[in-house]
Amino acid sequence: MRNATETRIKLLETAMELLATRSYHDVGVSDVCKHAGVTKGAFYHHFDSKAELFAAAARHHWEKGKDELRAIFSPDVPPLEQLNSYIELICNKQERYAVPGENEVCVCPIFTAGGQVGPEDEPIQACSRELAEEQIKYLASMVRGLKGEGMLGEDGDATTLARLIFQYVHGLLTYGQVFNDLDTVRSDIRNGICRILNLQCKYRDVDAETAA
Amino acid sequence: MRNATETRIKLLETAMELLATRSYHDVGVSDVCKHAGVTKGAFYHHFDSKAELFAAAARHHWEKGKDELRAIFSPDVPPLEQLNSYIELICNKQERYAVPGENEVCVCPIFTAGGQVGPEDEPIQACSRELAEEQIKYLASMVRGLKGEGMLGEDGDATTLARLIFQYVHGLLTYGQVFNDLDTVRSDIRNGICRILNLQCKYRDVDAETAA
DNA sequence: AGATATACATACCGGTTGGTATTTTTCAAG
DNA sequence: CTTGAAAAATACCAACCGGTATGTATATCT
Repeated sequence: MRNATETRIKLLETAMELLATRSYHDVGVSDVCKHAGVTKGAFYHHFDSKAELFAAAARHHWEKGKDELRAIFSPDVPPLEQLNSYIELICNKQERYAVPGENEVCVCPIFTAGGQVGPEDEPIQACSRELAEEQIKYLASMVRGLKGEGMLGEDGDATTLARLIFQYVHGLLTYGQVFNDLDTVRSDIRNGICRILNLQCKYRDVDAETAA
Repeated sequence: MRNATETRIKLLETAMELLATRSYHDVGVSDVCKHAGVTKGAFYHHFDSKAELFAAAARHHWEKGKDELRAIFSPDVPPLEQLNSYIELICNKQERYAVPGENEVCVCPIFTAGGQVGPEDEPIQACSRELAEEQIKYLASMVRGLKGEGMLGEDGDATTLARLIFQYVHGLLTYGQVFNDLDTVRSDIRNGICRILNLQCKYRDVDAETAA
C-alpha cells in the first residue's frame, strides 16, 4: 500500500463502512485502521483527528454517491421513475452495507453521525447538515417534477415536501435498525413517501410507470 | 439523600435528562452521578451496569409519561383532539428537556438510545423496541378513531399508519436536533403526520376541532 | 442496646481510546 | 548511488471510563 491517496481513500471508505452498522463512538480509529489494513501511524499521517476523518469520509462518501443521485434525479428521467429509483437506491444500500443476519438495516451513515455526536464535534454536525440539505434539493427537484405532471394531490411547497421525505426516510431507517427488520423498511418506505407526497393512488404501484 | 428510592429515581431521571441532549455514549455514569449529586459507589449500589441503568431509566420515563398518553389517547377524547394533543405533547417535551440556545431539540431519549448502541447492549435495544411498539399501539387506536369518523382519505391499515407516524416523528426530531432548529420541527410535525394519515384538509388546522 | 442489613462514600484498577513521538521504509530527483 | 522528503510502522502516553474493593454511616430488627 505505497500509494498515499489510495490508503487515504481506503481509510475514508472503511470509516463509512463501519459507521453504517455501528455508532460513531463505537467506531474507533484503531478499528478503522485494522479494517483498512493500515497502522495508526499511517492514519495520523493523513488525518489530524478522528472527527476530521469522519467529516472527510462523509464528504467522500457523498461525492462518490453523487453521480448515482444525479443520474436518478436527472431532468431527463420521468419524475415517477425518479421516485422509484430513489426508493430502490435506498434498499440497495441496505444490501451493500448491511451485514445479513447481524445488522439487517443501516441508516445513512452521514446523517446518523450528526445525530450521534454532541456539539463538541461541530464539524461533523455541520457536514451532516450540509449534505442533508443537498440531498433535500435533489428530492425537491423530483417533487417539482411530480407536481408538474399533476401527479400530486394538492398543494405543498416542494422544498417542504422534500424535507418531510428526508425526515421520514431517516426515521424509517432508524426504526429498521432498532428492530433489525429490513422487510418492514422495504414495505413501509414506498407507502410512507407516497403518503407524504399525497401521490395519486394510480401512480403508487412500482409498475405504475407504464401507465404514465 | 438518605432515601434509597429517592436517589434511585433521581439517578433514573437524571439519566434521561442527559440522554435527551447527548448521545448514549456521551453520557457517562460519572456524568449521571455528578448531575444527580450522588457518588459512583451509590450508583453501583443501585444498578449493576450502565446498560441496566438506562434500560431502567427508559422504563421509568415511559411509565411516568404513560398517564399523559393514556389521557391523550383515551376513548373519551375525540380522535382529532387526540392528534392535536399528541402533537402538542411532543412540542412541549422540547421545552421541558431541550436546553435553549444550546440544544433546541431533543429526540425521544428512549428510542434514540436503541439506535445508538450496538448489538452488544441488546437489553437497551430490546427496551427501545418494546416501548416503541407500545407507543405505536396508542397511535393505532387514534388512527382507528380517525378512520371511524371518516376523517381519513382512504385505505391503510391502522397499525401500519401508526408505525409510519412513529417513524416520521423520530426522523423529524433527529432532523431538528442536527439542525438545532425547533421552528422547523414545529411547523413540519403537523404537516407530516397529516399527510401520512391523509387526513382530510378541513381537519388539518389546529382549530379544526371546532368544526367537528 | 446490640446485631445486622442497607445506603452511600473513597479510592482505585484494568482496559480502552484518541493521540504523539520516533523510527523505518519507500521512492523519486539530483 | 546518494539523498531527502513523504509515507507507513512501532512503540508509547495520558486521559478517561466502566466497574470493583473496601470502608463507613444510618436505619431496622431482635
